[in-house]
Amino acid sequence: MPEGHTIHKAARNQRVLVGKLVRASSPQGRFTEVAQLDRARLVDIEPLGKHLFYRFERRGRVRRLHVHLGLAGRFRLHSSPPPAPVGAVRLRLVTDEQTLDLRGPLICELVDDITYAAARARLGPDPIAPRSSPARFRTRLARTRVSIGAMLLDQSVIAGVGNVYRAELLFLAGIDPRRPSRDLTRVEVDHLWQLARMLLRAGVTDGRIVTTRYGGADLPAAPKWRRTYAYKQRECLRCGSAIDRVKLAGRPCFFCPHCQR
DNA sequence: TTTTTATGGTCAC
DNA sequence: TGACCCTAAAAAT
Repeated sequence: MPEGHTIHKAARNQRVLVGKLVRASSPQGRFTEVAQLDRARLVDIEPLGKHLFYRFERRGRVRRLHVHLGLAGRFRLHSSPPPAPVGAVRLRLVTDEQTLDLRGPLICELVDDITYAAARARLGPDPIAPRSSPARFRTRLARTRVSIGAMLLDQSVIAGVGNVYRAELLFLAGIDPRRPSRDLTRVEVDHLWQLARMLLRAGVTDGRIVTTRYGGADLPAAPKWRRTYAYKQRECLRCGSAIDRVKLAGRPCFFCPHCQR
């Protein structure tokens, strides 16, 4: 399920296709430009936040594909030859060894260099990326009264955080999601960034969001079935208070009113 | 079997 | 802010 970790995991899995010539098709028919990718060579896959950018080359020309899974989008990797497409497969890339299916994406489109650069420029630093820096994250938070809960869902502030990680980051940092961003201390902001790095990278490895394995010594051990501290929970694992929820940036943010200040 | 819900985002008002 | 889009899985019937 797609927050940033899903996208980076997908990019890793799909690396087996890099360097290969692909047969491209859109069994569903909705990706009308797909012919431009047919018999092209996939040369690179770049994940950034919740977005994926693919670079292809065909007859010496670069083609760029932009994919965003949205809420419902999924990838599936088959071994070739692939089974007949089931359901709404927007894009199918077939190589000799592997076949990649994409269904239900929010975005699946070819982009020119300008559009590509603009899409990237709209995104904030991605804590999963090896060389990302929290500098822009800090400056965006420093001068706004918008709540930290709302800012964490803004992809131009920090790329890749979604509603689950938002709740978990704020719980582990002990920060009330309603606080104005500019009131956070430098230590709190840096703590949020470090937690984002750690938790989202763990999500790439684990292939899902499990934050209760990464809580630290001050928290009681979580039962094995419990994957989150705050998101969609009823009771706080630390103090037993009822988990509360507040709508921020249009979506429910779960938090402990006692532990998060 | 049908309905609801979701970890996302855009657009019109 | 709410309506809407997309799809699949979970929940309700």
